[in-house]
Amino acid sequence: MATDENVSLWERLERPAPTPRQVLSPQRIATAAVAIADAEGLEAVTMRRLAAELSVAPMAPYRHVSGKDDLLELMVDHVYADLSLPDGLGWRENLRTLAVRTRRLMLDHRWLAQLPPQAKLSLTPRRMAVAEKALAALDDLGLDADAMMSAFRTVDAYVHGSMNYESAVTTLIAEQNLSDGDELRDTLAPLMMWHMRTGRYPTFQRYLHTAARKDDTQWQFESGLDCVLDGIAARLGL
Amino acid sequence: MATDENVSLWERLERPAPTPRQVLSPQRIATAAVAIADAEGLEAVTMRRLAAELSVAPMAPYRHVSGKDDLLELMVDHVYADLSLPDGLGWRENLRTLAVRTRRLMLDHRWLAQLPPQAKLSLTPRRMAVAEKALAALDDLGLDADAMMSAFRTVDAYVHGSMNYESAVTTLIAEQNLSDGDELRDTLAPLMMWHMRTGRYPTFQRYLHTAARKDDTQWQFESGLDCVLDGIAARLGL
DNA sequence: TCCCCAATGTGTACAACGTATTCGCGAGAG
DNA sequence: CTCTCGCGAATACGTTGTACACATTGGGGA
Repeated sequence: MATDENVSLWERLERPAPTPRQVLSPQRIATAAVAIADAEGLEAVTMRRLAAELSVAPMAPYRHVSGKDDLLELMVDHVYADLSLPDGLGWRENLRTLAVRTRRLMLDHRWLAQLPPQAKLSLTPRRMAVAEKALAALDDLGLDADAMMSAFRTVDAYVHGSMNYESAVTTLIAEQNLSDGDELRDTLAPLMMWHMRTGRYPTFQRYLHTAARKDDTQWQFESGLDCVLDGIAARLGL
Repeated sequence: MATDENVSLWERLERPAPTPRQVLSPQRIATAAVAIADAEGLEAVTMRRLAAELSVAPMAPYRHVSGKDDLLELMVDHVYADLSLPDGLGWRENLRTLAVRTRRLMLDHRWLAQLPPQAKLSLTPRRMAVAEKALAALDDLGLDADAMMSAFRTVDAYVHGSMNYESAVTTLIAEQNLSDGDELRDTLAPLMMWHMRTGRYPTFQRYLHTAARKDDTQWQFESGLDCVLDGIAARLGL
């Protein structure tokens, strides 16, 4: 047993450290792991690689983290420190800045979109804090609990779905050292051209030829986001 | 070189098979892989396990699929055969049934939400066909190409973001042999209780105590979806 | 002051994974 | 009949997560 079983990661971390002389700490581990993931992608985050980066034996981190799942949760919580929401905004501005800043966070850390599902469900303290703050902004509007959560979750679902796609594209561009969307399309061209030559996708093809904002990812994100917010306002009578 | 390099998977598949006597085929491979993933989750889909299921040597599938990435794309295309859209619907009903049927598909195959990012970007024929059909329903409404794609992508992002979460929860419930959401909450209770006992999340806590539709996942999905559709209608003047 | 024990990092090891490579068979074309 | 080439078999290698036993070290009770 590497660590105390039956006790959550977060519970353990908030207990006082028994001995203050450790070279390794959850903080240092998280920082190093995030640095690797930011620089080389999530697949480069290996227990061995992490240990090497910390100048420590491969199994050393296991004293502070019960396994790779724990490590991923630690990384998530670590980067969510950068996501803060200002006070005093109306519900709409609040949800909107939540969305925009979450996008920023996921572009700064593209591996967030690639996490295995249990890490996405993880209830880390800082994620809880963000959710709490966003929910609080929906309080006092006369909505019942279900409607409040529905509004929050709808925005959240849109943001994550959107960023799943956008950060995958961005990652692909970065991996192949391409400079922009045009070069990406050139790389994917053989496959895409083959699809188009079948003549089965005329509408799609017309989009490819006539669209003007194919690469304006921020416009795409925000225009969809405003749709979602409009819909929430209309349906909840806000 | 397992297969012809520089030629896309789909291009290869639509060329006539050189010899019709093969015991292995992309069809059989896809069916077997999907069966494993449906029954035991994506992590059970191993090249060795797949080969065993087909009573074949571990390396045999590589003759038809250039690697695991190809296999995953094949699996995606295979299940998308079940997603059809009726003709003659208005734009809104069309996007709505697209969303609802995609949800159905992702609940029937929960591993769809866990695919690595490059498999999510994959342009498989059947996925292309679905997108084409959905886009076609937005044609002839006087929208420019960017607006059409924006509407489609907004719904798509919401659906995927929503299902990412829902299918992760469903998977968690299934993995632990729980019967419903209440039992799930009991399992997560120690962690959740600890978070709540900190008193840092009062709004969240009130939601947990007063919400009535916490487990009505279909209502949650569809109420958010209707928000999104309302928003699209309003913003695009439809 | 000394000693001992719990906490922490080290070293070795194993099973499982994806896949490169090399072989041998067996059927269709000439 | 033979040649050849498509397809599956066999073997093997490097990398991964992590179990387990050991060494070390520093602070509190004697």
